[in-house]
Amino acid sequence: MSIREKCYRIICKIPKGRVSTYKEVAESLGIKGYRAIGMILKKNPKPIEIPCHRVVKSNGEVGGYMGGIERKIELLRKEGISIKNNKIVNFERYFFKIK
DNA sequence: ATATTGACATTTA
DNA sequence: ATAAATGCCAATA
Repeated sequence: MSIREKCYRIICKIPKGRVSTYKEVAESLGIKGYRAIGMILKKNPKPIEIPCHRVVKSNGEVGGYMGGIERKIELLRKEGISIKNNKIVNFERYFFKIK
């Protein structure tokens, strides 16, 4: 299987209302290039089935989103996560440690 | 807080 | 098939 498939699998493990970081995902995949994750998610084959909006940057910033950052923020808010100036409020509280 | 450098799968030419 | 460019980043010279 490709890194890409693993990537999706990992992301799908993130429970609703929780978020994780690109770094975490990358390490869970066994790679160190967290940017590769961004590429994979950008060309996301199934943007609806894959909750890529639950993956954010390590410092709590939302990062980007292929469908528009605003969209991502809204999705996260619907899951009970507050966002302020593109940054998650109480980020550590929602952080989901993979593995 | 800004700039620079590092790291890597995927995409595009 | 090969090389160069891209990106939802992270750590720090």
